[in-house]
Amino acid sequence: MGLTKTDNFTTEQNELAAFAKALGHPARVAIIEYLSSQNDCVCGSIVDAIPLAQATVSQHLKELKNAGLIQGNIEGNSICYCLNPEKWKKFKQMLEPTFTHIEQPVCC
Amino acid sequence: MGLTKTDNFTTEQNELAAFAKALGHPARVAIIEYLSSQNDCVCGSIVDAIPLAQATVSQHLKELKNAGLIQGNIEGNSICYCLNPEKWKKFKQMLEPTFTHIEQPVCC
DNA sequence: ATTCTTTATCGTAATATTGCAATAAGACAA
DNA sequence: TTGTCTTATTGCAATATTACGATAAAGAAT
Repeated sequence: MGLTKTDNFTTEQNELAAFAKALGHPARVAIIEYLSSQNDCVCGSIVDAIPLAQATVSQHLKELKNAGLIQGNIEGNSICYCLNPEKWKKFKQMLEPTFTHIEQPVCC
Repeated sequence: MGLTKTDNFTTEQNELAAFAKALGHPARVAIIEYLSSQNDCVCGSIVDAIPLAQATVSQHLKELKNAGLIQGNIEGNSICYCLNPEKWKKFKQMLEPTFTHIEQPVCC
Protein backbone atom coordinates (compact mmCIF):
# COMPACT_ATOMS: atom_id res chain seq x y z
CA MET A 1 0.00 0.00 0.00
CA GLY A 2 1.92 3.02 1.23
CA LEU A 3 -1.29 4.98 1.43
CA THR A 4 -2.23 6.45 4.80
CA LYS A 5 -5.85 5.80 5.79
CA THR A 6 -6.71 9.35 6.79
CA ASP A 7 -10.45 8.71 6.74
CA ASN A 8 -10.22 6.70 9.94
CA PHE A 9 -8.91 9.63 11.92
CA THR A 10 -10.12 13.06 12.94
CA THR A 11 -9.25 16.24 11.08
CA GLU A 12 -7.21 17.36 14.08
CA GLN A 13 -5.29 14.12 14.23
CA ASN A 14 -4.52 14.39 10.54
CA GLU A 15 -3.44 18.00 10.91
CA LEU A 16 -1.14 17.29 13.82
CA ALA A 17 0.33 14.37 11.87
CA ALA A 18 0.85 16.65 8.87
CA PHE A 19 2.72 19.21 10.99
CA ALA A 20 4.87 16.51 12.54
CA LYS A 21 5.51 14.83 9.23
CA ALA A 22 6.62 18.12 7.70
CA LEU A 23 9.14 18.46 10.51
CA GLY A 24 10.17 14.83 10.17
CA HIS A 25 13.27 15.39 8.11
CA PRO A 26 16.57 16.85 9.35
CA ALA A 27 16.78 19.28 6.42
CA ARG A 28 13.37 20.67 7.28
CA VAL A 29 14.31 20.85 10.95
CA ALA A 30 17.41 22.78 9.90
CA ILE A 31 15.31 25.16 7.82
CA ILE A 32 12.95 25.84 10.72
CA GLU A 33 15.87 26.32 13.10
CA TYR A 34 17.45 28.74 10.65
CA LEU A 35 14.25 30.76 10.41
CA SER A 36 13.90 30.74 14.20
CA SER A 37 17.40 31.98 14.89
CA GLN A 38 18.28 34.20 11.95
CA ASN A 39 16.68 37.47 11.02
CA ASP A 40 16.92 36.34 7.46
CA CYS A 41 14.25 34.68 5.42
CA VAL A 42 15.61 34.93 1.89
CA CYS A 43 15.25 31.67 0.01
CA GLY A 44 18.81 31.88 -1.32
CA SER A 45 20.22 32.16 2.19
CA ILE A 46 18.30 29.08 3.24
CA VAL A 47 19.61 27.18 0.23
CA ASP A 48 23.14 28.22 1.19
CA ALA A 49 22.60 27.17 4.80
CA ILE A 50 21.32 23.69 3.99
CA PRO A 51 23.87 21.16 2.72
CA LEU A 52 21.72 19.85 -0.11
CA ALA A 53 21.23 20.77 -3.75
CA GLN A 54 19.05 23.77 -4.58
CA ALA A 55 16.37 21.60 -6.14
CA THR A 56 16.18 19.47 -3.03
CA VAL A 57 15.95 22.44 -0.68
CA SER A 58 13.21 23.92 -2.85
CA GLN A 59 11.31 20.67 -2.50
CA HIS A 60 11.65 20.71 1.28
CA LEU A 61 10.50 24.33 1.40
CA LYS A 62 7.47 23.34 -0.61
CA GLU A 63 6.57 20.63 1.87
CA LEU A 64 6.89 22.98 4.82
CA LYS A 65 4.70 25.45 2.94
CA ASN A 66 2.12 22.79 2.12
CA ALA A 67 1.89 21.86 5.78
CA GLY A 68 1.48 25.57 6.55
CA LEU A 69 4.49 25.80 8.83
CA ILE A 70 6.08 28.48 6.66
CA GLN A 71 4.75 31.03 4.20
CA GLY A 72 6.46 32.58 1.21
CA ASN A 73 6.37 36.28 0.43
CA ILE A 74 7.86 37.92 -2.63
CA GLU A 75 10.60 40.26 -1.47
CA GLY A 76 11.93 42.19 -4.43
CA ASN A 77 14.03 39.91 -6.52
CA SER A 78 13.76 36.91 -4.24
CA ILE A 79 11.32 35.15 -1.95
CA CYS A 80 11.10 35.47 1.81
CA TYR A 81 10.09 32.34 3.67
CA CYS A 82 8.80 33.03 7.16
CA LEU A 83 7.37 30.94 9.95
CA ASN A 84 3.57 30.99 10.08
CA PRO A 85 2.80 31.96 13.70
CA GLU A 86 -0.84 30.81 13.56
CA LYS A 87 0.06 27.31 12.51
CA TRP A 88 2.88 27.03 14.98
CA LYS A 89 0.54 28.12 17.75
CA LYS A 90 -1.88 25.42 16.70
CA PHE A 91 0.92 22.89 16.54
CA LYS A 92 2.03 23.81 20.04
CA GLN A 93 -1.50 23.77 21.34
CA MET A 94 -2.14 20.29 19.97
CA LEU A 95 1.00 18.95 21.64
CA GLU A 96 0.16 20.59 24.96
CA PRO A 97 -1.97 17.75 26.44
CA THR A 98 0.88 15.29 26.02
CA PHE A 99 3.47 17.74 27.31
CA THR A 100 1.26 18.22 30.37
CA HIS A 101 0.57 14.54 30.81
CA ILE A 102 4.22 13.58 31.11
CA GLU A 103 4.59 15.85 34.15
CA GLN A 104 2.69 13.36 36.28
CA PRO A 105 4.24 10.01 37.21
CA VAL A 106 4.12 7.31 34.55
CA CYS A 107 1.72 4.41 34.92
CA CYS A 108 4.40 1.71 34.71
CA MET B 1 17.04 7.75 -3.85
CA GLY B 2 14.63 7.78 -0.91
CA LEU B 3 17.56 7.81 1.48
CA THR B 4 17.82 10.70 3.91
CA LYS B 5 21.32 12.23 4.10
CA THR B 6 21.60 12.28 7.88
CA ASP B 7 25.36 12.85 7.80
CA ASN B 8 24.88 16.42 6.70
CA PHE B 9 22.97 17.36 9.83
CA THR B 10 23.64 17.47 13.56
CA THR B 11 22.69 14.70 15.95
CA GLU B 12 20.14 17.01 17.53
CA GLN B 13 18.57 17.85 14.19
CA ASN B 14 18.33 14.19 13.35
CA GLU B 15 16.82 13.37 16.72
CA LEU B 16 14.20 16.11 16.49
CA ALA B 17 13.38 14.91 12.99
CA ALA B 18 13.06 11.34 14.27
CA PHE B 19 10.62 12.43 16.99
CA ALA B 20 8.57 14.43 14.52
CA LYS B 21 8.63 11.69 11.93
CA ALA B 22 7.38 9.17 14.49
CA LEU B 23 4.47 11.47 15.21
CA GLY B 24 3.90 12.08 11.51
CA HIS B 25 1.08 9.61 11.02
CA PRO B 26 -2.50 10.00 12.26
CA ALA B 27 -2.54 6.50 13.75
CA ARG B 28 0.53 7.29 15.81
CA VAL B 29 -0.96 10.64 16.82
CA ALA B 30 -4.05 8.74 17.93
CA ILE B 31 -1.94 6.31 19.94
CA ILE B 32 -0.12 9.13 21.71
CA GLU B 33 -3.39 10.93 22.39
CA TYR B 34 -4.85 7.73 23.79
CA LEU B 35 -1.90 7.28 26.14
CA SER B 36 -2.10 10.94 27.18
CA SER B 37 -5.78 10.86 28.05
CA GLN B 38 -6.47 7.33 29.22
CA ASN B 39 -5.08 5.67 32.31
CA ASP B 40 -4.68 2.59 30.24
CA CYS B 41 -1.58 1.42 28.50
CA VAL B 42 -2.41 -2.16 27.60
CA CYS B 43 -1.40 -2.95 24.04
CA GLY B 44 -4.72 -4.69 23.35
CA SER B 45 -6.68 -1.59 24.35
CA ILE B 46 -4.61 0.51 21.99
CA VAL B 47 -5.24 -1.95 19.18
CA ASP B 48 -8.99 -1.73 19.91
CA ALA B 49 -8.87 2.06 19.95
CA ILE B 50 -7.10 2.41 16.62
CA PRO B 51 -9.13 1.65 13.49
CA LEU B 52 -6.47 -0.42 11.80
CA ALA B 53 -5.53 -4.08 11.79
CA GLN B 54 -3.61 -5.49 14.73
CA ALA B 55 -0.50 -6.09 12.66
CA THR B 56 -0.55 -2.49 11.48
CA VAL B 57 -0.98 -1.06 14.98
CA SER B 58 1.86 -3.27 16.21
CA GLN B 59 4.02 -1.80 13.47
CA HIS B 60 3.13 1.77 14.48
CA LEU B 61 3.84 0.97 18.13
CA LYS B 62 7.23 -0.33 17.08
CA GLU B 63 8.04 2.92 15.32
CA LEU B 64 7.04 5.00 18.30
CA LYS B 65 9.19 2.75 20.46
CA ASN B 66 12.14 3.01 18.08
CA ALA B 67 11.92 6.80 18.24
CA GLY B 68 11.81 6.51 22.02
CA LEU B 69 8.48 8.30 22.42
CA ILE B 70 6.96 5.28 24.15
CA GLN B 71 8.35 2.35 26.10
CA GLY B 72 6.93 -1.14 26.51
CA ASN B 73 6.76 -2.95 29.84
CA ILE B 74 5.55 -6.49 30.37
CA GLU B 75 2.44 -6.34 32.50
CA GLY B 76 1.32 -9.87 33.37
CA ASN B 77 -0.23 -11.40 30.34
CA SER B 78 0.07 -8.35 28.11
CA ILE B 79 2.34 -5.41 27.40
CA CYS B 80 1.97 -1.90 28.74
CA TYR B 81 3.04 0.88 26.41
CA CYS B 82 3.68 4.15 28.20
CA LEU B 83 4.93 7.56 27.18
CA ASN B 84 8.63 8.09 27.83
CA PRO B 85 8.74 11.33 29.83
CA GLU B 86 12.44 11.96 29.25
CA LYS B 87 12.12 11.84 25.48
CA TRP B 88 9.00 13.98 25.47
CA LYS B 89 10.77 16.56 27.60
CA LYS B 90 13.61 16.59 25.11
CA PHE B 91 11.16 16.87 22.24
CA LYS B 92 9.44 19.82 23.91
CA GLN B 93 12.74 21.45 24.73
CA MET B 94 13.93 21.21 21.15
CA LEU B 95 10.75 22.83 19.85
CA GLU B 96 10.93 25.62 22.43
CA PRO B 97 13.11 28.07 20.45
CA THR B 98 10.64 28.08 17.58
CA PHE B 99 7.64 28.31 19.89
CA THR B 100 9.31 31.32 21.48
CA HIS B 101 10.33 32.87 18.20
CA ILE B 102 6.80 33.04 16.84
CA GLU B 103 5.74 35.23 19.75
CA GLN B 104 7.57 38.18 18.25
CA PRO B 105 6.31 39.87 15.08
CA VAL B 106 7.12 38.12 11.82
CA CYS B 107 9.74 39.55 9.53
CA CYS B 108 7.45 39.87 6.52
C1' DA C 1 0.31 -31.14 27.43
C1' DT C 2 -2.94 -28.55 25.05
C1' DT C 3 -5.42 -24.64 24.14
C1' DC C 4 -6.21 -19.76 24.44
C1' DT C 5 -4.76 -15.06 24.56
C1' DT C 6 -1.73 -11.60 23.33
C1' DT C 7 1.72 -9.47 20.62
C1' DA C 8 5.39 -9.65 16.99
C1' DT C 9 7.12 -10.76 12.56
C1' DC C 10 7.05 -12.09 7.65
C1' DG C 11 5.75 -11.54 3.03
C1' DT C 12 3.81 -8.86 -0.31
C1' DA C 13 1.67 -5.11 -3.03
C1' DA C 14 0.85 -0.34 -3.59
C1' DT C 15 2.26 4.14 -2.87
C1' DA C 16 5.39 7.89 -0.99
C1' DT C 17 9.77 10.07 -0.20
C1' DT C 18 14.44 11.56 -1.12
C1' DG C 19 17.94 13.49 -3.99
C1' DC C 20 19.81 15.60 -7.94
C1' DA C 21 20.78 17.13 -12.77
C1' DA C 22 18.58 19.42 -16.17
C1' DT C 23 15.61 22.67 -17.37
C1' DA C 24 11.84 25.96 -17.05
C1' DA C 25 9.84 30.20 -15.38
C1' DG C 26 9.91 34.66 -13.55
C1' DA C 27 11.69 39.14 -12.40
C1' DC C 28 15.07 42.53 -13.04
C1' DA C 29 19.16 44.94 -15.46
C1' DA C 30 21.61 46.74 -19.20
C1' DT D 1 15.66 42.31 -26.52
C1' DT D 2 19.29 39.77 -24.23
C1' DG D 3 21.34 38.23 -20.45
C1' DT D 4 21.45 37.33 -15.44
C1' DC D 5 19.82 36.06 -11.09
C1' DT D 6 16.60 33.49 -8.34
C1' DT D 7 13.39 29.91 -7.51
C1' DA D 8 10.32 26.08 -9.20
C1' DT D 9 9.43 22.02 -11.77
C1' DT D 10 10.35 17.78 -14.25
C1' DG D 11 12.13 13.25 -14.74
C1' DC D 12 14.26 9.64 -12.90
C1' DA D 13 16.35 6.02 -9.79
C1' DA D 14 16.75 4.29 -5.25
C1' DT D 15 14.80 3.55 -1.01
C1' DA D 16 11.05 3.94 2.60
C1' DT D 17 6.40 3.61 4.24
C1' DT D 18 1.80 1.80 4.77
C1' DA D 19 -1.42 -1.85 5.22
C1' DC D 20 -2.94 -6.41 6.00
C1' DG D 21 -3.37 -11.54 6.02
C1' DA D 22 -0.94 -15.27 7.62
C1' DT D 23 1.73 -17.09 10.85
C1' DA D 24 4.97 -17.39 14.67
C1' DA D 25 6.27 -16.84 19.48
C1' DA D 26 5.53 -16.66 24.35
C1' DG D 27 3.08 -16.90 28.28
C1' DA D 28 -1.39 -17.99 30.95
C1' DA D 29 -5.22 -20.97 31.74
C1' DT D 30 -7.44 -25.23 31.62
